[in-house]
Amino acid sequence: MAGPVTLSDVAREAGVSLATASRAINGSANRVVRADLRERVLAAAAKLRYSPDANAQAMARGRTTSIGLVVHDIADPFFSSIAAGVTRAADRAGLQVTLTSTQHDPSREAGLVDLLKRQRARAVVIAGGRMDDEDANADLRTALDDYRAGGGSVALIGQPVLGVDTVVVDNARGAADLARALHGRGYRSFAVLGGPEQHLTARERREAFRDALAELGTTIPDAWILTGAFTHEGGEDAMRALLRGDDRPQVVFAVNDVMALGALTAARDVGVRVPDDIALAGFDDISTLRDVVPGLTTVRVPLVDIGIAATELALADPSDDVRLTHVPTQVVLRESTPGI
Amino acid sequence: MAGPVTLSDVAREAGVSLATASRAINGSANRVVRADLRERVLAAAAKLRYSPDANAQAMARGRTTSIGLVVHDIADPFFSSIAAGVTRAADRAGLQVTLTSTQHDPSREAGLVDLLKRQRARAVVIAGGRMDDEDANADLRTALDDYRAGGGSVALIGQPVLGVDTVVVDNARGAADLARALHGRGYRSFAVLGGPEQHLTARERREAFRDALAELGTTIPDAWILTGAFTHEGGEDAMRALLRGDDRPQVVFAVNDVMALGALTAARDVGVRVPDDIALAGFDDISTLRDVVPGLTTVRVPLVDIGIAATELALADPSDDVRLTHVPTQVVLRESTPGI
DNA sequence: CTGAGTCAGGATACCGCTTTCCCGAGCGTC
DNA sequence: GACGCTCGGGAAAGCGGTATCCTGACTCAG
Repeated sequence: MAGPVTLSDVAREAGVSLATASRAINGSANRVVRADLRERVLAAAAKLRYSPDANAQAMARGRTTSIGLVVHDIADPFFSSIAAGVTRAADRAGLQVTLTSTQHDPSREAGLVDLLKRQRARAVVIAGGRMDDEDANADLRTALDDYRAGGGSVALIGQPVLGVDTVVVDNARGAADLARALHGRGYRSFAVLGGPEQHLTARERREAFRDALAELGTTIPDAWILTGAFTHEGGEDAMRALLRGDDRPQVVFAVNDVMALGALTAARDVGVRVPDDIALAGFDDISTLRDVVPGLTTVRVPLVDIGIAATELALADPSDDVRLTHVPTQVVLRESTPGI
Repeated sequence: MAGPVTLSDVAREAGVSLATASRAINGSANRVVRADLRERVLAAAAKLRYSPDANAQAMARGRTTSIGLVVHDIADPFFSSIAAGVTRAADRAGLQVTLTSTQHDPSREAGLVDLLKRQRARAVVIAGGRMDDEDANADLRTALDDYRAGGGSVALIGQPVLGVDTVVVDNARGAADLARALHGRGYRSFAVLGGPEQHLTARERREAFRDALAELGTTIPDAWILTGAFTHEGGEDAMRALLRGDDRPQVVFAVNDVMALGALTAARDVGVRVPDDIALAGFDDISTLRDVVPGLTTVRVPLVDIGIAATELALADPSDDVRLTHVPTQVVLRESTPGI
């Protein structure tokens, strides 16, 4: 694999010892190499097109330059935006990011963390909300403990349920704000496409939305709080089910944008127009969707910044207590909820 | 970084030699470990929660288990879809993917390849079309030659201009098909938001579209072939410029979906409705956009499959001649071009 | 009963680098 | 002018594994 040119080759070419070559190229701490020797070494390295073996360096130094990222699906704009933040922050810190994906299976997270532990990744960032599934969480927790015992550090994006540093999205606040904003636009009957029962992010959004409305005196009937997958298809199915009913709410709140999009498809399929026949809101403010027509009312979550924040958290000096970075959300009203 | 538990610890715990422990855990080739010993070793490993150091293994074995991916922007759905394909294929092959991003600066590609070379990545996949920029291409070419001299293999996604295995998207065919389809729907005056002058993918789409129309007897005036960035903003700016003119085409073809979206924004800003006032088509069929309203006419490019194909190409046995994998594209007509 | 083969463990030589540790050389000092 | 320093180069010891080589125990055949 190595273009057989090693540091020894460079040293020989330059007529110096291996140690000197290493010091010249790396600029070792508290050790100076005479200028002419350094020149010779650098010249030799350039001539031979030497490139240090990062694995060997990692091994010798006892630490790598890579950070791991765990997502559920990199093609999902939610995760890819976070990934953009992570790569940017890693880049700034001179690190590489190893991308791993569960392919939508949360139970694989623990295995991926183990994998990243083998790589001795310096830090790992786990994106995507937690589930209320003690088994899976327990697995992940041991994997993480294990990883941290080995000197790695971790940052989570989602709910602070694993005892590690976490970037917490203020889902409840966002959902409540959205509820109030919609109420303010005159809507009085609501349905929620609520995602998976156990999905904590979905749950937070769902419940905060309902509670905020309740405070305003508007109750969402249980039948209009639907569960389903956190995906496009999940939104589509739930919307279809909803529209099969005799009655119909004025607004549908899908707990994420991708689901909202699925809902849009379902509505269109059965000839229900958005927003004329029914209004629709999502959550996340996926940037690719910002300019679609009708503009989707949603709650902005600064995903790229979250990726950056998580990376910085993971890279920060280890601390004894669990650190939480809260990120605010912001309601964005668009044409999909024009009001009554 | 290492949870100090090493293979030696396991060997000691199990009361066997380092070599035996290694063989028991790895199942070395043409070498058998007696069953009871292997059990002992495995038990010791489990007890100590041993996890092999991938770096050390890579070093000893002389090859890593990582493959590199170079994208321009992972948040762009074009690249994230490809990345999904790459991770999937890598996963199947038991490899990890190291994600690197140029952050939109093509001249950084060469540097990223160098970086991946240091990591001794087994293969690298470079996503995103080439530019007609001999300097940048030359840099990249030397970086790649260098990398391959070191035993790595490479696959490119885009134009086969670098003398390496390439997954070639049939842009010209797709654009021509689109042109014919639109002509078939009765449109006779066209404008093209053509992306960067030197961007080969943009150029292929632009020129094939124009040429196909020419064959049908419809000429696009030069003033209506606009250049600009390959981004949302690029599409927006170009569309704005276009709409400032006195005259207006019946259809606007943006050479990718993200630009088309930008164009949509621009149109909406100045009060021009799509498709009532002007029709719009894109290219790529970004999956997140499949259900937006109005549905965007576009050309489907199987991005995930392309990522898979590129990975497989990069991982295939090295061959002397340059291999090209052609992937077809398919026109998808939607409401944004209802026809005249 | 002996010599030629297996067979499977253990010792050990790397892999490519970083980082002690050791040392000789040049220097300032009283 | 001998002594204690600092300075910088080189030898060598790892880092955590893998793979080669060696060796003793057994098997099997003549």
